[in-house]
Amino acid sequence: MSESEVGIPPVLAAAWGLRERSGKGPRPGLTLERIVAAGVKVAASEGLGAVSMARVASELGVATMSLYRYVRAKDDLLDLMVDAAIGQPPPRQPGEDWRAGLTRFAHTYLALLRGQPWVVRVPIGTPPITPNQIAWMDHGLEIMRDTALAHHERLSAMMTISALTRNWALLTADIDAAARGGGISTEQAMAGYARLLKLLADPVRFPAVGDLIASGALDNPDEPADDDFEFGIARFLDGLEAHMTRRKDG
Amino acid sequence: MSESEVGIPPVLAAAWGLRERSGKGPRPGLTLERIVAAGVKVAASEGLGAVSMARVASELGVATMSLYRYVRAKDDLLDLMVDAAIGQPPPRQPGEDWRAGLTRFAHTYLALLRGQPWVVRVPIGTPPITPNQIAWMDHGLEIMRDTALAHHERLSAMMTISALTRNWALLTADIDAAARGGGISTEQAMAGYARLLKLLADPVRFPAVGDLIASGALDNPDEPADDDFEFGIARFLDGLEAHMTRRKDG
DNA sequence: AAGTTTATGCGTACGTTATACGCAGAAGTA
DNA sequence: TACTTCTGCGTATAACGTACGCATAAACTT
Repeated sequence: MSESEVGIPPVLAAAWGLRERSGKGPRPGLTLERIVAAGVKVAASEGLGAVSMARVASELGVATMSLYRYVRAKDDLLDLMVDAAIGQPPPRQPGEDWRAGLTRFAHTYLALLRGQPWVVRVPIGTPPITPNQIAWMDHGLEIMRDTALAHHERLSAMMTISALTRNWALLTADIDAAARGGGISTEQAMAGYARLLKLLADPVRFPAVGDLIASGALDNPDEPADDDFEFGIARFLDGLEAHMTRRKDG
Repeated sequence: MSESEVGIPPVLAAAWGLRERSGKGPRPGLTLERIVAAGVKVAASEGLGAVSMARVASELGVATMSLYRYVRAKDDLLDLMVDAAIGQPPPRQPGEDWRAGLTRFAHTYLALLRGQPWVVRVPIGTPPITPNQIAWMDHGLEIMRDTALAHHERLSAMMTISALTRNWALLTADIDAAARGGGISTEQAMAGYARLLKLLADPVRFPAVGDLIASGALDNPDEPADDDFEFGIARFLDGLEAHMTRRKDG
C-alpha cells in the first residue's frame, strides 16, 4: 500500500452506487439515473451523434452545465449509458450445457446490441468494469463453471465471444446505416458492396478475392441469417471442445 | 442496371487511383498521398485525437480548406490514413500450411496494429474496401486456398481473425494509454484493474467473477505474452480444423 | 438564532472543431 | 482573346465540450 493508493475513479463510484451525499447543500434536482436515461433515449431515437451535453440537458429541461454536477465529462456519461443499455444478463438456464449456454449467450448479446446499435459505436477506453458488464461477464463465466477450462481460459473465451459479437453487430449496423442513408434496403446495400468489390478488386492482382467473387458467395442476400457470425462462434466453440477433450485425455 | 446506377464513391476512386485530372486549371500543389502521409505522421506522433484538418494542413504548410480539394470530408481522410497505415501484407510463405499461415497472419497483423495504435481507434463506418484492406483479405484467403472450406467460410474466418486481432490490439492499447496517462507501467495498470475488480465485484453477487479473482488468474502480470489472444486464435483454428476433417470424413 | 460550510443550478465565456461559400488567379481550350 | 475549369484559401458559421464563478439552498456548528 505504498504507491498504489489510488482510489476508485468517480465514474465507477457512481456506476456502482457508491456516491455518499454529505447531506449539505441544496437538494439535487436531478439524478444520475435520469441523466443516463435521457442520454439513452436520445441515442436510441436519434443516434449516438445526436448525444451532446446540450441535447441531453434540454431533454431534461435543465441547463447544459448542470449535468457536470453529476458527471465529470461526456465520456463518463457514455460509459454509464452503455452500462444502462446492456442491462442485466438473462438468468442461467438450469439444464443447459456449456456449449448451448455460450451459444445462447452470443445470440442474446447480439440481439441486445442489434436493438441499440449505438452501443457498439461508443468508443471504448478501458477494460469493462461497470456493474452490468461485470454481470454479463459473470453470466458467461458461470456457464463455463463445470468445464475443464482454466480460469484465464474462461476469461479469454468470454473476450472472444464478446469481440465477435460486437464486431458482427457493428458491421451489420454499418451496412444498415448505409442502407438507410441511401434510402435502400439492407439487401441492396449488400449487393452494392459486392458490386463495388467486383468493380475495384482486379482478379489478377487479387486472385483469391477474384475466386471469392466468382464463387458467387457474395451474390445471395442471405444476410439476415447471420451465417458468418454463426460460423465464427461455432468454430470457436468447436475449438474449445477439442481443447477440453484433449486436456481430459492427455 | 435500372436503379443501381450509383457510381464509385469519391474516396474509393481516390484510394484506388481512379481520379482523372482534366488537365485544366492550376496545377495542384498537393497530392492526396502527401495529405494522407501528413495525417499519419500526426496520428503516429500525437495520437488520433490530434488529427484535425487544421493540424494536418499546418503540417503541410497550406491552409485548412485546401485539403477539401482532395478529400470530401475528414472521415474520408481517416479511411485513407488507415489504408496507408496497414500497407501491403507480407508475401505468402511457400511451404506453409493453412494453420501456420493464419497464425502468422494474426501475429503480423497484431504487430502492425501495435506499432500504430491509433489505427484501431478510427471509427469504422463501412465494410473494408480500400486497396490494402483488400490486399490483406486476399492474402488471408490465399492462405486457405487449398483447404476444404467453402468460400463464404473463408471469408468468415478472415473476419473472425481480424476481429479478434483488432479487439486485442485495442484492449492492450487502452491499457497502455491508461498506464502512460497515469505515469505508471503497463503491469501496474493491469494490477490496478485487478484491484478495482476485487474492490467492486462482490463475490456473492458475482460468484463466477469471485472465483476468477480467487484463482489468481489476474494477479500474474503475464501481459506481454498475449496469452489470451493466442488462446482465442488457437481455439478458433482448432475449430476450423475440426470442421474440415468432419467435412472430409462425413 | 446566527454564522459557517458545502453543494447545487446555471449564465457566461472560451477554445476547437468541421466545413459551406465565394473569390482571385492559374492553366488549359476554342 | 475569350471562355472554361480547377486551385488555394480567407472568411464565416454552427456546434461542440467544458472551465469558471456567482447566487442560493440546505444542513451543521455554536
